[in-house]
Amino acid sequence: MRIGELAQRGECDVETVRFYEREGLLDRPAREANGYRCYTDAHLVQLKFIRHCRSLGMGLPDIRALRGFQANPELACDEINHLIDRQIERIHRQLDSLHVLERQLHTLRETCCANQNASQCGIMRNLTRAAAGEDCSCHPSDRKGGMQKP
Amino acid sequence: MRIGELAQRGECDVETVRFYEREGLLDRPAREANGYRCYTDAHLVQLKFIRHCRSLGMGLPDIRALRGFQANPELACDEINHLIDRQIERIHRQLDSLHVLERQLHTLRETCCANQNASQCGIMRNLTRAAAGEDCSCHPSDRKGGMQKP
DNA sequence: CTTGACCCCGTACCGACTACGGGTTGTCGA
DNA sequence: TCGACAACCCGTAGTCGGTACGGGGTCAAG
Repeated sequence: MRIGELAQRGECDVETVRFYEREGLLDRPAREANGYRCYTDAHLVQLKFIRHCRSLGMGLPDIRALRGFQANPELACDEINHLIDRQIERIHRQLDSLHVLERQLHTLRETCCANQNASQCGIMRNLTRAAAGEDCSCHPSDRKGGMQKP
Repeated sequence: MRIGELAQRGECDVETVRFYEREGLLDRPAREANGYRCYTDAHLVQLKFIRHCRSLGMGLPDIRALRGFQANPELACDEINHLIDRQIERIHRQLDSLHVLERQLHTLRETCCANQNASQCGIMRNLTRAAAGEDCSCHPSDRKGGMQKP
């Protein structure tokens, strides 16, 4: 099949397929006489593997590593476990900081009751206060007693 | 003050300060005779404002917009509210997809009990199955009755 | 007079694509 | 058979928010 069909069946963009080829994630296909790329079902499986890993949030280096394990199935799989563990940790850290962010933004949002002008807007006032080193609703100063002068 | 002190007090990198200046987020400072940037306390407030907004996950275009409201405090603040609402939505979407991801990765992780070789590793087998179009533990096919042929 | 800290500028790099521009080939209807 | 248009080729640049590098200037202390 040609690149357009592969991309469609792999649910990604043609440009993305070429990108994976450049990155060495997808095997180089044979070419037709006119230079068009000519893919097999094996290429489609490779592409789906990459896309599946991407949908799990893995980066391209990790996917490259996994492809290495596919090529050498006799290797111990500890590294695979570590890889997934690291990924889970990353996601956890992101979740934690997004939860904090969500709370901060909600708090900030509630300080404005709309239909005012910008100078009276609670959101703007909070952001400006924070910049001046004073307390803001979104980052209440509960850390080590604050930084105020003696 | 010079750029080093500003960066330190604004809790960011010297390069970042120069970057904000290039991006037009931070007003251009006066220069000393030797060409060194010479900042005032007002610059520090600007920088802290930017960093505070960044810590809330806002992008530079949004921060630019907010600076516009600081410059024109008589404008209605609806746009500010929208801006924060959009930010909250973004965070929500990210949280949702990260929650899904977390569950998928945990499920996947539990399919390997370690100390095997890669060909027997449940994680690897799942990923490979998924690429072949079969069911995997991390993406069980429960969506709208599946896509199987009639 | 040299060392080291600080500053200047411009440019390239990160990740994972996405978009663009300019050219060739294939396919279809008129 | 012609012309339109889709699909393909390639290489390069842009996205975002910085970070890092290279090569050089300035200044105070030892």
